Amino acid sequence: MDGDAFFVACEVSKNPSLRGKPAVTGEERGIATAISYEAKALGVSRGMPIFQLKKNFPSVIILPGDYATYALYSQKMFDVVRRYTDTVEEYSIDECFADLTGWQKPLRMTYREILENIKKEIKEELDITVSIGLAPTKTLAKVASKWCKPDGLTIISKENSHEFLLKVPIYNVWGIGPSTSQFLMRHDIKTAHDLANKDKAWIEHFLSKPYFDIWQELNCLSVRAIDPEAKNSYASIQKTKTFHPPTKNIPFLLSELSKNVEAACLKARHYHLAAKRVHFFLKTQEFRYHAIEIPFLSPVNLPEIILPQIEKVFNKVYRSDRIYRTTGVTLRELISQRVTQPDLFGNSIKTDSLEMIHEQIDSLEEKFGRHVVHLASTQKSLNRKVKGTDSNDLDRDLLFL
DNA sequence: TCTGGGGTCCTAGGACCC
DNA sequence: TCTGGGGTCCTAGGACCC
Repeated sequence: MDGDAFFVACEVSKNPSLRGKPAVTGEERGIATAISYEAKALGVSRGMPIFQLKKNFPSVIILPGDYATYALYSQKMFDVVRRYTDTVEEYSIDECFADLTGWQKPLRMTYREILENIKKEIKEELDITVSIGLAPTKTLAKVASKWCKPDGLTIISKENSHEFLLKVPIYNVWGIGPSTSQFLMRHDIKTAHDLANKDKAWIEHFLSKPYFDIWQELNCLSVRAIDPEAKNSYASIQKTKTFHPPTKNIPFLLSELSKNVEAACLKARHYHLAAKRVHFFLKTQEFRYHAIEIPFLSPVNLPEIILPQIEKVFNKVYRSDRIYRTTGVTLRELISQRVTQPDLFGNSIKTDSLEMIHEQIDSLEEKFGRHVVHLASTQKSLNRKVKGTDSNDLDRDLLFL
C-alpha cells in the first residue's frame, strides 16, 4: 500500500481549500519533495528546485513540510491496515507491506473486499487516498501498487503476472536503479518480463545477490519476508549538508564536518545510542565521494571525542585539486548506551564531565530549540550562513564552548 | 544555482594469518 | 630454491530506496 502524493495529501486533508490546486511540499529543503497530481499535470517533477518552480510554475502553491503531521497520518493509515492483519511492515512513512494470507475465511471477505474496505476506511477517516497492489511477492506487489495511481487497486496473480511484467520497463522495477538498468538494457533486457525470463545461470553469472532475489520474486517466489517488527532504533545516523558555492577551504570544510558531527551526536544521545565507528566524507563538485571510517575502542556520541580523530585523518580524504560541495558524517555500529562504560585507558573521568555538559546542552536544546548551543569549531559554517539571506539566525543568542 | 537528506545492503580487494 | 593456497577480517565505495 502506497499513499498518493502523501505529504501533499496530508496538507489538503488539513486544509481542504488546497484541494484541486497544484501544490508541492519541500519549501524548507529547497526542492519539491511531494507533488499534487494537479502540479504533476503541469509538468512539475520530483526534486525540482523551488526557485525554478517559482519561475516556471507561478501558479503552484509551495508548502513547507510538516513532518509531525505526516507521521500522525502515517500511523493512522497503518492502523487501518492492522484491523485486517497483524503482519504489517512499515516500509516508509507512506508505504507498508502487509500479509493477508489466510484472512479471507475468518473475515468472510475476498481479498479484493478486504482491500476495498481498507481504502474506504482510510478515505473516510483521513480524507486521503492510497494505491494498493496485491500479489504473491513484495516485488510484484510493488509493481501492482504502482500500476494504477492514484486511488488504485491492482491484483497480480501467479497466472497473469507475465501480462503485467511485459509492460513494466526494467528501470521501474523496485531495486533496479539507473546503473543496473543500463547494464540490463545493453543485454537486451528492456522489461521486467525480459528479466524474469532469463535463466538462473545467467542471473547468477552476471548479477549479484539482491538481483537474484528480485529475479525470484518476479517469478512469484517470495524470498523477501515481511518484517512486522516496529523499528525502534537505528543502524546508523547520518548528517550531511550541501553548501554553495562549493569550496576547497579546509577550515570551512572542517567546520561543516564539526556541525555534522554535533547534529549526529545530538540525535544519537537522544536515542541513547553510541557509535563504534564514525564515517565521514567529502563530496566533490563531480558528485564523487571520498570517505574514511574511524573505529573507536569504546562507543562514542560526544563531538569532542570524535572531532580530533576526524581532523587527524582529514588529509587522507582531502585533495587540494578538488572542490567540494557537501560534507557528511555517519555514526555506525550503534550500540545502546543506557549504561555508560568507561574506556580502558582511564579517560572515563574526562568523558564523564563531557557527558554532564552534554546532558545540560541537550536539555537547553529541548527548552530553547535546536542549535542554541554549539561548538566553537562549528562557528565558521554558521558565519557563512549568517552572511546569506537567512536572517533568522541573526536573532539567535549564540553560546560558544 | 542543474542534481537534498536520511537510510540499508552488498562487494571487491587489501591486510593479515597459517 | 625464486614467493603456493586457503582462510578471515576490515573498509571504501557503489547501488538503491523513500
